[in-house]
Amino acid sequence: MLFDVRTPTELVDAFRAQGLKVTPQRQLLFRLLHANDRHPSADVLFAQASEMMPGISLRTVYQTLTDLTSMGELQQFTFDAGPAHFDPNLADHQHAVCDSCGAIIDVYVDGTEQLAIVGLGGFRPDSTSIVFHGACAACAATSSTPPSNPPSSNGESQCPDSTAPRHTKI
Amino acid sequence: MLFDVRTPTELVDAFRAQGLKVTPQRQLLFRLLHANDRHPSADVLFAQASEMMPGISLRTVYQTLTDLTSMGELQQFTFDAGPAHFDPNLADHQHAVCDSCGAIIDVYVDGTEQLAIVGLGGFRPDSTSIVFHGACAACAATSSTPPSNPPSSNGESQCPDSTAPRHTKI
DNA sequence: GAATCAATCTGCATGAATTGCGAACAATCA
DNA sequence: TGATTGTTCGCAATTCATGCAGATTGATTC
Repeated sequence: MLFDVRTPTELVDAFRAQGLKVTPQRQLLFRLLHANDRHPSADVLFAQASEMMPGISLRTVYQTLTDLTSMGELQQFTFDAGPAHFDPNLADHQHAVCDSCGAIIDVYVDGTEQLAIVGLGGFRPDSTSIVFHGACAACAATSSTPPSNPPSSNGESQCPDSTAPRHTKI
Repeated sequence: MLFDVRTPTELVDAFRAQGLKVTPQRQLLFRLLHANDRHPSADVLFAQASEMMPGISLRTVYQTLTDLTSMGELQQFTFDAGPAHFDPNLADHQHAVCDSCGAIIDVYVDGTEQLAIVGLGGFRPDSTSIVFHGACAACAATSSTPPSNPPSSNGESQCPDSTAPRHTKI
């Protein structure tokens, strides 16, 4: 299973199962998350949500993302000092970050258990997170003339082709 | 070479070589960094520096750390949403983070080139950073009764034994 | 040793990202 | 429909980090 994303309906059920209410704001965020495989940050989601529902509060976006994360329906991570990114893909996976455009893609790594680790000295690891830095396909192709959208831009990078329909549990 | 840390004298020379001035504040920070293998954050270093040199500015600590990082004499990284940590160990290495006490230890990983990666789709990785999460030796030993110092405490964790003398370029 | 110049230090303001809080509001259930 | 309880929203506060300007001080030259 390379891709394991909850549908909005599943998230509604999960919220109800916990005695939490299903508000229009939450439903909108469920849909936005399901339709977005670019690991959006809170303010990117807020911008998208604001277009669909003017007046929605950034506070509500944070609240919902925090709820989903603590329910295990979302993974949260940060790169360097930037904002938190949210990943609806619950499959065991790692990330590759493009140093040119900031694109984040999901990758699946096999063999982490076979890594030779020196210096643990009694440390008992129970999870491994790996980040590959480099150039995404689009930026690698134009590496002589890097694209104009910087990694720290407020919007989302356009490098990975995400126009394909979103599937669940491939 | 498992451990490659510049001595304060080497850092002084490096600064002079760049036409930068060697001030008492910088010399103090060089010494503190060399004596500390716990990946301190800026405010931890500021607290230590303030004891030795009351009146030193947090701004100066940030400035010096930034300078050292851009000169390549220091590595900077962040875990989750916390503050930046600074690592004087320039050897190629990775980190293990204790989820109980927040201790960060250096580990050396072999075989990352042999990892099977699915989903790169044209992404060209040029560096790999790995973080192991788990329990350090001290916390693993007392896992039934976790220690009282939380990961987010302002001071530094006391788990790894760093009372041993600091060596350079082992 | 004194003069000079430029880099540095410090304190404060600012900024980004996130969280705390309380009043108004609304989803849910009886 | 009404009551209850969780939510939303706006604003203040927090944390970590950086920008700025004036005072200071290394480093070099004389």
